[in-house]
Amino acid sequence: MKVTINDVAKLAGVSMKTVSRVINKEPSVRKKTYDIVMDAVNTLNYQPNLAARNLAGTSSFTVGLVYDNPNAYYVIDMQNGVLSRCKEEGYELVIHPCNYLDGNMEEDFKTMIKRSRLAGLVLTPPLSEQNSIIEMLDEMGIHYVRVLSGRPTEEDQDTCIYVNDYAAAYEITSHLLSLGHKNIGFLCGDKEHKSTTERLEGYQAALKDHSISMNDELIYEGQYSFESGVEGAKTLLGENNPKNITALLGGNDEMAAGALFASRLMGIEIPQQLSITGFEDSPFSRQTWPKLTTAHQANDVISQHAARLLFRKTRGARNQDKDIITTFTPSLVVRESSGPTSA
Amino acid sequence: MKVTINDVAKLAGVSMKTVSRVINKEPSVRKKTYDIVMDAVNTLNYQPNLAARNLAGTSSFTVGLVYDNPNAYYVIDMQNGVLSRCKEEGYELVIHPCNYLDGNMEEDFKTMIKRSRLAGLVLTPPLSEQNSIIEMLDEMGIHYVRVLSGRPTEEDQDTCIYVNDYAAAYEITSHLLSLGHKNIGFLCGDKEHKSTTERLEGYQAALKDHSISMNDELIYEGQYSFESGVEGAKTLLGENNPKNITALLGGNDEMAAGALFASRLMGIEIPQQLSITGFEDSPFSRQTWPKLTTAHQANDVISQHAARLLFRKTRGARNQDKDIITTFTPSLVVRESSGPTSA
DNA sequence: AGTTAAAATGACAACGCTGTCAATGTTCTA
DNA sequence: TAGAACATTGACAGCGTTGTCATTTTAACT
Repeated sequence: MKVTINDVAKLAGVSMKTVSRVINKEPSVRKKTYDIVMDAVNTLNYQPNLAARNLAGTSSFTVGLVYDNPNAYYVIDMQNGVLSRCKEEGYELVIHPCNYLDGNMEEDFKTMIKRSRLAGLVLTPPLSEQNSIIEMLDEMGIHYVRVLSGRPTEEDQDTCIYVNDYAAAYEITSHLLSLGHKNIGFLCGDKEHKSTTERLEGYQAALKDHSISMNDELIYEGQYSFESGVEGAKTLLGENNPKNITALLGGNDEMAAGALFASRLMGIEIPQQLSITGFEDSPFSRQTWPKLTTAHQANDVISQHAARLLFRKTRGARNQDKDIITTFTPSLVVRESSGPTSA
Repeated sequence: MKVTINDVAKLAGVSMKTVSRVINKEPSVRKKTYDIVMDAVNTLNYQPNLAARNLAGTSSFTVGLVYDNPNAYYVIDMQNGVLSRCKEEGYELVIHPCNYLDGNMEEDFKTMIKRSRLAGLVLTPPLSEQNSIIEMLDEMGIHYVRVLSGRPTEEDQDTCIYVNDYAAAYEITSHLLSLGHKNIGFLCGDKEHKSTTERLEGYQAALKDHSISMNDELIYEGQYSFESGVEGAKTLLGENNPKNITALLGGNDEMAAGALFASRLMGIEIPQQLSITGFEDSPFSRQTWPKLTTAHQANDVISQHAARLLFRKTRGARNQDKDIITTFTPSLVVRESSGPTSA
C-alpha cells in the first residue's frame, strides 16, 4: 500500500540514495539512470514522504504564509497563489493568520518555527511592513519574502515583491482628471499602512502633473473599511457639498463601497453627480451599484511570484528561476461608477 | 538553539520516553514525574517536532481542510475555526481548495494523503455532499468529518456536523410573514446543493404553516451568485411586478445583494416597496444599501466543532470530548432590508 | 594501454520522535 | 511479610528520508 523510496530503488535496481538524487534533481546522475528511476517512480506512483524529508534534510519542504490583512478576498487569493506554486514544487503550506497588535507575535512565530521547521515565510502587508518583525526574522535566520506596497527603487529585489500602488493611484486619478474632474476627494485608508501613503502620493502627483493645486480639505483620513468610507463621504461631501467635489477616490474597494452607500443616503446620483473609484478590484467591486471603477491587483499572480522568489532563495544554486517578476502595478478597470463631470 | 525531547529528558532526569508520555498525555505517569517533566518543558520552552512525530507515530498530527466553496468569507471562517482548534491541540493544518468538477479529485486526494499522512479531513459543502468522495475516503480508510446542510435526523452524528438551513429558512420566512407579506418570492441557489433544497423546504413549510398556498411561479431557480440574484429579481418582478410580490427571499447574501442591485435598476424602494432577505450573514450583507436582513451562520464555531469531532475520532479513547455540538441553526438577524408591507 | 582525474553510485548513520517490550517500583492481599 | 498484581519507567528499534563519505565506474589524458 505505502510506497517508499526503497520500493522504488528495488524496482529500479539502484540504491535508495540514487532515487533520492533523482527526485531532488541533484546533479551527478546519468541520464539513463535518471530515466530508469523516473519510470519506477511513475509505475509505483511514488510520493516522497514529507515528514521524513523534513526530518532528515537540512532544508524543509514547508513554507509559511503569514497575514494579518482582514480582507478575505485578499487572503484567499494570496493563499491560492502560494499554494499553486507549492504544489508544483512539492512543498507544503502552513497558513498563519495573526494580529500584529496582539503583541505575542514573536512567541507565536517561534512556536510555529519550532514545531515545523520552515523553508521560509511569505509575509503580506500590512504585517510585512513592520520592521520589528523583519529584524526578528533576520535574527532568527529565517528566510522570508515580503509583499510590499511601494515603488521598485529599493535594493532588496530578492526579498521583496512590490505592488506599485503609487502608479496605480496616479492612473486612477489621471482617469478622473481626463473626465474633467478638478475637485477630487481622497478617502484615505489607515495611515500606518504603506499602501495608504503610496496611494495618496500617487493621487497627489497626478494632480500636480495636471497643475491642480493641492487641497488638504479634500483628504479624509480614515481606515480601510466600509464604515470609514461611509463616514468619509459624509464628511467630505457635508451638507450640499460645499467643497464642490465631483469625484471621490476610495482608498480601497470597501471604502468606495461605503462612499457609494453614503451617496445613496444623501441622494447623490452616481456617476452623474459624483464619480467614485475603488482600489484592488475585489469581487465586491462588481457587486455594488453601480459597479466600481477600480485598479485591478493580480493577487494570485503576485503571491505566486512571491513563492517562487522564496524557493529561489531557499534552494540556492539548484533553482535559478529567472522569470520572477518583482514589481506589479495594478491596472485601471473602468466600470460604471466613474463618468464625466456634468459641469 | 534547538531543543529536543532528549534535552528535556536530561533536564528532568527521566528517560526520553517518559517525556513523550507526558506531552502526549498518556496514562501511567506519576503526578510528581509529570510535574517535573512539565517544568523542564517550560523552562526549555520545548516544542515537539511535528515531522518526527508524524514519522514515528501511528497517528499523524496533521489534518486537512477540503473545500470547493467559492465564497472567500466562508472559507476564511472555516479555516480560522479549524486552525484555532489545531493550535490548541498541537496539530497542523493543510488546506486543500479544489474543484469537484475537475475530475482529478481522487488523484489529488491520494497525492495529498501520501505526501503527508493525515489524521483526517474536514470536508465542507458542497463537496461534503458528494457521495463519491465519501465512498472514496471510506475505501481509503481515511477519517473525516463532514459539514453538511441538513436536519439532525440522520444517524451519523459522529462524522457529520449539520447546519439546519431548513429551520433558518423557516424562521426568515416566518419573519416576513409576520410583517404581513403574502406573496414571497424565493431566489433559489444551485439546485444540486443540499443547502438549496433545505432552504427551499424551510420556506415552503413556513408558508404552509401559515396557510399560504404554494406558487411555483414565485420560485426562481438560479445559482448562488450576485449575477443570478440580479437575474432572479428581474425575472420574478418582471415589468411592473405582475405577481404582486412584496418580499424576496435570497438563497444567500450574494443573491440578495444582486436582488437589491436589480431593484435599484428597476426603481423599487427597499424595504418600502419590497423586502429582501439574505442568508449566511457574510460581511457584505452589512455593506449593501440597505443592510440585509439575513440568517447568521457561525461558521467559525461550526468549523471548530468539526475539528473537535475529528480529533475525537482520531484519538479514540484518549480524548472523549463530550461538549461537541453537531447541529447548528443559523439565527435571524433583522436589518433594514425587510419591513412591513405597505398594503 | 596505463594512469589519473572526475563523475556516478552506494553504505550507513542520522534526524527527533513513538511503539514495543522488558525492567523496576509500588500497592495490595492473605 | 511474602507474593501477586499492577503501575511506572526505560532501552532500543524503527519511521522514510537526506547528508557524508567511501567506493566504483567512466572519461580524459599521456
